Amino acid sequence: MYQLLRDYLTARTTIDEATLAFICSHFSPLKTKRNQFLLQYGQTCQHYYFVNKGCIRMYTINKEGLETSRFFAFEGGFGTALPSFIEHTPAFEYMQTIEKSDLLQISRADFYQLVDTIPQFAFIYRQILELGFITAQKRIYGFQGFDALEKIQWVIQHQPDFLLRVSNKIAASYLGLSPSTLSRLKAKL
Amino acid sequence: MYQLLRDYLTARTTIDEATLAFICSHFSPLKTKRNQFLLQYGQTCQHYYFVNKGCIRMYTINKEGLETSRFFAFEGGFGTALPSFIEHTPAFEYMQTIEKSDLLQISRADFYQLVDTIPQFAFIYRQILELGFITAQKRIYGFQGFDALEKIQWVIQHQPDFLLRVSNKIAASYLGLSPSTLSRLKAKL
DNA sequence: CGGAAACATTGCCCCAGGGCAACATTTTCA
DNA sequence: TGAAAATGTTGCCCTGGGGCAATGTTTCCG
Repeated sequence: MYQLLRDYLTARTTIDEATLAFICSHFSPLKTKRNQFLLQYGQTCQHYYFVNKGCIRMYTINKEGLETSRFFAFEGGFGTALPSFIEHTPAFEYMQTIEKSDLLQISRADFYQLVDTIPQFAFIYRQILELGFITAQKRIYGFQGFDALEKIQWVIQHQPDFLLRVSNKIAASYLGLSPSTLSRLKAKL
Repeated sequence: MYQLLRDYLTARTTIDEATLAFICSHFSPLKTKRNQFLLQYGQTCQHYYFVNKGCIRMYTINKEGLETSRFFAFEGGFGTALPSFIEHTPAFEYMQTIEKSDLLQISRADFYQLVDTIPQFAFIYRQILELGFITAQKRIYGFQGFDALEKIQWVIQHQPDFLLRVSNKIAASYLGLSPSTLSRLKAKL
């Protein structure tokens, strides 16, 4: 149950068994169905999630009804509606498991409690933020000023499994393309 | 000289005078000219900067020669080529002061030394990362699936001074538009 | 201060990629 | 398992916004 989370922590920091167990004790398991919502637009995000199995997607819908996906958390990764979680304000996005998933969840209060009391956990959180920031920057540089084909090649390069793992429609909403354009271009690769 | 930096720190955390002075003592002043480079593509970023006056721009140039700007640090703000600074790897971007500027710089070693020894400074850094992350997310949601006019309205809404402060060309490279398109649309607002 | 260079504006044309729709395929769940 | 719903594919057409270039304007620095 907690093996993947333990692996995640021990791979990134030096930590004794007692602390590890203490951290894990704050995470509780949660099973979800395909397309189940973890957060609706306008709700304030109360949990951080770790994915044991499945996949969480964060996305929004603009006023013309167009979906934009910003992030996916897969097996062995953390994910939440971070802006809402951090600022404790209503989210401008949805969070859902796009596959039947096994998650571990920790409440916001417990999470920041761990950040404030366990240096290793603070370090992990810092790393998550640093990495999240870097990923976002790469995406901005990687997507702006690129045409459709370059964007597709960019994901294939940087996240090789992505196009195989998620539906065409969802991949298109991540790349900022219409499903038809993505479909057409994939056929030519 | 350090007043703006002191204001920044005291506005965000509770901190005694001695610690404040100790932090400031690690920052040294740096005057730069318009369009002076703080970092070239491929160099590893060794400093974090605080802007007393002027403006720092982070941007990259793709293989077709197209510029994309990702971030601007104005008066009273921190800025650096964060991905390179964090990972200590060659940057995929340039950093330059686009105006004659007065900066305060701190070396990477000193910066992380402060993060590791002064809890208030660690908190400030966490806040910078959180905010940077949130800003990046908003930009992804704000720019993807928006047409040119909506993007312009988005910056006017979220960063009202931006279009007035930077050149048309640089604003266009931030918005992902051609200078001509931006010029045309501004005329119609 | 003045010439040069960079930048901004605007007209004209063109094309990458979106919209829509018809059809094929896959997935879902009763 | 099978009918219905969702998703994927592909053709046709159309448009937002980029490229280029001519002209006007601002900024720079010797």
